[in-house]
Amino acid sequence: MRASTGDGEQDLEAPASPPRPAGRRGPRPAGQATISRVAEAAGVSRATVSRVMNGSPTVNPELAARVRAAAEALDYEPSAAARRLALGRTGAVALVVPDLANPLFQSVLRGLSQAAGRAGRQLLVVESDEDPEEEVILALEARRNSDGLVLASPRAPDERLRALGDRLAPFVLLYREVAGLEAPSLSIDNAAGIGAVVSHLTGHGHRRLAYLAGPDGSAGNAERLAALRALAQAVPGFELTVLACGSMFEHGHAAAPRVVECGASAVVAFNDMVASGVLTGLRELEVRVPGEVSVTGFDDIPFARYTTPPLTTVSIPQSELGRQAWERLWGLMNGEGGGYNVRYQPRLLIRGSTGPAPG
Amino acid sequence: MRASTGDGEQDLEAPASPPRPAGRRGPRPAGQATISRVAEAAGVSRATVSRVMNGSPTVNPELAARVRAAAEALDYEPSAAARRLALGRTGAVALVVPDLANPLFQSVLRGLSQAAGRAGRQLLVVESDEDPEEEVILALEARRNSDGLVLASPRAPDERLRALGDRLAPFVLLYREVAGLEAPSLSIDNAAGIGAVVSHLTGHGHRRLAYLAGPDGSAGNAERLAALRALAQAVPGFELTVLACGSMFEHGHAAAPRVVECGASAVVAFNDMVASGVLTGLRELEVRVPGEVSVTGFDDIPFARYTTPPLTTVSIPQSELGRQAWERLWGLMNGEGGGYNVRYQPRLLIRGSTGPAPG
DNA sequence: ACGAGGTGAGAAACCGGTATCTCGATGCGG
DNA sequence: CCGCATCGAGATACCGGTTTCTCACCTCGT
Repeated sequence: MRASTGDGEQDLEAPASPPRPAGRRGPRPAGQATISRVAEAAGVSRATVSRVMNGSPTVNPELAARVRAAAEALDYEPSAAARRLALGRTGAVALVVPDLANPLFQSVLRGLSQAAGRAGRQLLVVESDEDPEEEVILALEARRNSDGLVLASPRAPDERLRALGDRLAPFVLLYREVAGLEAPSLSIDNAAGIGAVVSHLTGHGHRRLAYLAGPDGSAGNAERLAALRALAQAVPGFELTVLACGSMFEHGHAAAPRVVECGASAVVAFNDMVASGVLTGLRELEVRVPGEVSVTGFDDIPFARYTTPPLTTVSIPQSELGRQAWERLWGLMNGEGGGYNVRYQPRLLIRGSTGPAPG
Repeated sequence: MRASTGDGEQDLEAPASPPRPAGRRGPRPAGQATISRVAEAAGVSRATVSRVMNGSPTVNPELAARVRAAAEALDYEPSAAARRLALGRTGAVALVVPDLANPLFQSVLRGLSQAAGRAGRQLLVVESDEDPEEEVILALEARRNSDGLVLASPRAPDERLRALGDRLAPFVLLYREVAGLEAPSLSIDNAAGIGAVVSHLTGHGHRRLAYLAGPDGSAGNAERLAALRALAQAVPGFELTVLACGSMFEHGHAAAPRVVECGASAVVAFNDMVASGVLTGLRELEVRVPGEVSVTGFDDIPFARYTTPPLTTVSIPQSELGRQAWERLWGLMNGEGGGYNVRYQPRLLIRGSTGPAPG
């Protein structure tokens, strides 16, 4: 079934076929036109075709027209692979995220995808869910297939990132900041977010808080937890219970019994999914929110507005992060400095899931 | 600041530098080792290095070891670009979706990403949100940068897809079926899903249904609507009101007043996001669900389980679709036939948002 | 021992563009 | 009217691999 090489079996008039060209493979996609064919058809050199295709101004308009016509006729598309090789760049950027299921990364993905698309760049997406160690390996590999990287790597250790920093460059780091790394980072001021949540809750008379902790090793979780602990120290009468939980709906849902058991009047959840899960769990236990227990989330995913009751949460500019990540990366790729790190200041959105402490 | 070309300014012993090599550019990533350098270091030919790197068995083990050592020492990584060109394949597959914000596509993305990752393939993600016309253009472009395509293109006209079918191949079509296209498709039996919903509702005594329609031109919406209309014809006493709506939370939320106004006792929403939005909207209007109005969704996104009340919805195997899409595409790329189209039969999940018709 | 058959590795021809170099044809100043 | 700078386009040397072709060297058979 395989098509034969094409030439007749015997070269009838070839001069005994001396060396004869060697390599003859490369399943080119069904006789796609190459630059040589176009050059031949237009009666010019390959160089000229290249110049025309790249809009070089030093070509005779008449010639250019002829070339374009030929290209059109053969519906020629320059081979991306060949350009990559010759130019030394891939035309793509890569996004590495730990978990595509997380709405947080989805909106970054979205913002980035659109920005990259507008700039005519491909977007490579890599999920590093498995192994914290894997994160860095995958990032390196992704980097090799792209011109730049947007890296959301919550679990890779700081030193690891510092060590590989220049092999990953240019890249921008998302949702975390690593000291001594020259790559710019875009992150969230988690402490400020937690601060706003806590003062909102204490203002309503809550004293006993439960924190539904995110995944171990998540940088974001670590910061939020640390902020909470610091506040627990600083504020007299503030009592904090930390409950291991996770980052998904189910985790929050499953944690509901432990929440009521620990007797807290307010629950600070690692993120909105957990918060939403615990909301449902509490409802099933017939605990009234916010009557008996207040609940807060983090991130303000699109869904947060539609829980029952609507979730009080910390809003962070997710798609802005995607867009900014692109801007930064683009700058870096064009040799501009990365600029300063930025920490976005989150905003507390007070909705229906929080209220005065009971009693 | 740019590093000098490297050679001493004057070639002291070069023979007056005759022609001198021409092309000298290509910002190779900071002196990355090339196959030539490795060959030189190991004292073998480039061909041999290539053979070793690709695990050809016809190499003297001792030589192979020497090559591997040299490669290790220079930490050599074969250039992806060069391989792409020589091999004629990109090593990547592309996913084209209309809307990355839709959880439906997110889980496909996820399944595909993981499958592709395991196979050592890159995944290109393209969002075609803008223009229905754009969908096809973007798909073509994505295809040029990959070896295969997974295409979720709800709005592109059938003929357009048929016309471009072979320029897109190999590809698999998602969530829709196009007659006369040789690409395999993985889709959902929308009519069956709607059938299940309707018989569930009519079984509970509902007679007046409202359909919150999805985006115009969406193939999925068209099928669901058609199924609904057919049933309205077939079942005596069945009254159907079609309300233009959309596909997002906000759309459903905004539609709530129109729902109560039209007097239906049950709402069939285009998808879970719309359903969830209308749930919230109805709550705000103090309409009890399912006491006064029943609501159903479609898709069973992760969130559906956590609405209040939990959403009765049509469950479709989203990540299975991602995985299957990969399997099919992989098969196609290896020259196997695409196999048959498959229509997944959805399952109705009865949760809390539906109940007996009032009165 | 000598020719046939095998093997392993180097040489070289690609893959399909891009960019430098070179050279013939103009344009222009002196 | 001639020489020099300019300009446009062809020739060609890459980019960094892969693979076919070729050939030297070994082994084996008789």
